[in-house]
Amino acid sequence: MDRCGRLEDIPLFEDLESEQLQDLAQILKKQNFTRGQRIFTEGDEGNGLYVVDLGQVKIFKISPAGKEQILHIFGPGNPFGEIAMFAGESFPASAEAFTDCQVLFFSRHGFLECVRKDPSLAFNMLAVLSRRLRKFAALIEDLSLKEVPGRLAAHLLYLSEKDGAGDKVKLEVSKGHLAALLGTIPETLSRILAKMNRQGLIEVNGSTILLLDPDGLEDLAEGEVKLT
Amino acid sequence: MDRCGRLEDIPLFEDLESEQLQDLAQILKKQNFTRGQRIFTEGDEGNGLYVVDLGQVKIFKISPAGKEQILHIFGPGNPFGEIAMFAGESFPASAEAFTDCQVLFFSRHGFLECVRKDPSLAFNMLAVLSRRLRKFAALIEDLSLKEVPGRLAAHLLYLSEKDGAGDKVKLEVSKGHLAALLGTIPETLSRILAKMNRQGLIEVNGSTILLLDPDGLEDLAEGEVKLT
DNA sequence: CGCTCCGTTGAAACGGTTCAACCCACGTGG
DNA sequence: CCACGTGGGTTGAACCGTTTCAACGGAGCG
Repeated sequence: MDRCGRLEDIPLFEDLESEQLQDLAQILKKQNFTRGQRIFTEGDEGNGLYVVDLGQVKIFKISPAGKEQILHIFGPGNPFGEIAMFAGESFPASAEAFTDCQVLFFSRHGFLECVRKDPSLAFNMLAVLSRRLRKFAALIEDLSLKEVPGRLAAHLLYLSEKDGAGDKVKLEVSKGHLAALLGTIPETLSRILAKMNRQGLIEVNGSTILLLDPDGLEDLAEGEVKLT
Repeated sequence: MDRCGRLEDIPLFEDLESEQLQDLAQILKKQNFTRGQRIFTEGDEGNGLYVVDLGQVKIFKISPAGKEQILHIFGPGNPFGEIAMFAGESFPASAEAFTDCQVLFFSRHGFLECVRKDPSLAFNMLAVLSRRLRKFAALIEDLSLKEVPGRLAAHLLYLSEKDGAGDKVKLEVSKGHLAALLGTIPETLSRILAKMNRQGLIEVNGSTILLLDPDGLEDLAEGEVKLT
C-alpha cells in the first residue's frame, strides 16, 4: 500500500488543482529504502525534493566526534530536502531511513516548473518552510537556553499534546534516539528520567511514560524550577 | 537618507516587475526605532512583514533566567517577521532595534496580496526562507555539536570571509553581543579569546582581531582539535 | 548457553557558568 | 579640571551540569 494515489492528502499539495496534481504525479518517482540506509548526505548537491510516503525518515547532523543531533524525524506526508531546492547549493544535513520506508522524489527542475505554474503550491511551500523555521527557532532556544531536564519536560508535554493520549505517553523511538533528539546522550537521559521518577513527576515503564505532574513538568520546561 | 526609492535593491524584491514594485511601495509604511527599542515581542500576533531599511535589527530569544540567544543581526535589505506571516500565528522570537534604525513595514494582508499576484516574489521569498533554514541548521549544529572555541573559530573565519578583508577582522558588535550570538556569556568568550591569543592563533586588539593561523582555526571549527 | 544490544548506574573529569572583584575609557557635573 | 559614575571588558575561584569511561544487568535470539 502506498499513498501516491492520494497526492492531495499530502499537506504540501492540498488545495491544488487537479491539473497541477497530475503534473506532479508525472514527475514523481518512488524510491524505497531499508532501515538505516542513507538517502542523502550533508554536502551532497541538492537534486530535488523528497516526501515521505511510508515509514519514517531521520534528518540529522553528525559531529566529527561522532555525536549525532537529530533535526527531525519525519513521517508520511512530510517533505524534506527542500532547502537545497530553493536556496540552491547543497543539503545542509543528512537523511537516513529511520524505518524501512518509501519516499516520493521530485526532481528539482520538474518541481520548480510546477511551482512556477501554480502559486498556491508556492504558498503551501512557504507555509511548510515557515513552520520548519519556527520549529528550529524553538530547538535553538532549547539547546542554548535550557538544560536537559527542561528540554525533556518540554518534549514530554509536546508528545502528550500531539498524541492527545492524555497523560500516558508512548515513546515511538528508542531512548538512545530520544537523547540525540534532545541534543544529549543516553546516559544523561537515563539519569534525568530516573530523577524525574524519584520526584514523582513521571512514572517510567519501559517506553511508556506516565505524566504524573504536568504542571511541574511545565515549570521545568519554562525554566522556572530546577530538578534537584 | 533611505532606500525606499530603490525597493528593487532589496534582494527579496529583485527581479520583480515595476508594477509589482509600485504595489509594494503603496502598502509600505516606514517606521523608526531608537537603539534598544522593541519592535515586536515573541508571542505577539504576527501582523506583517518587516524589512530593515537603515541601521540594524536584533532578533533574539530570552530565557526566564535572562540569558539571551541572538538568532540574527540584520542590516539593510534583510526581511524579518516573515515566519508569522506564512505559518500564521505569532512571532517565534523578539525583535529590537540594535542601532537607531528605520524599517519598512508591509501589512500581512497587503503583502500576501502582492505575493499572490507575482510568483517571482514567492520564489524570492522561498529562497530567503531556505537560506534562513540553512543558517539555523548550522546554528543548531554549532550549539549541539561544537563547544564554544569551535563556534568562535567558525565565526571568525566566517567574518573574515564575508568582509573579504583578508586576515584582519573587525567586530562590528560588542564582545558581549558576540557572546550572545555564540550562545555563551562574555566571561567565557573573553577567556577563550585570551587562550587563542596565547596559542598564537589570533591577535586581539580591542575589537579588531588578526587571524594569525586560519588553518588552526579551521581545525578548531571542525572539531578536529581542542583548545588546551 | 553465550552473544549482542540497549539501558542503567557510579565515579571521575571537563567545560562552562556564576559570582565577585577589578580595570579602563568615557562622559557628566560639581 | 577633577571627581564620580557607568558600561564594557578581563580575571580568578568556586560551583554545577553534563559528559566520559567503565562496569553491570536484563531482554532477545541464534
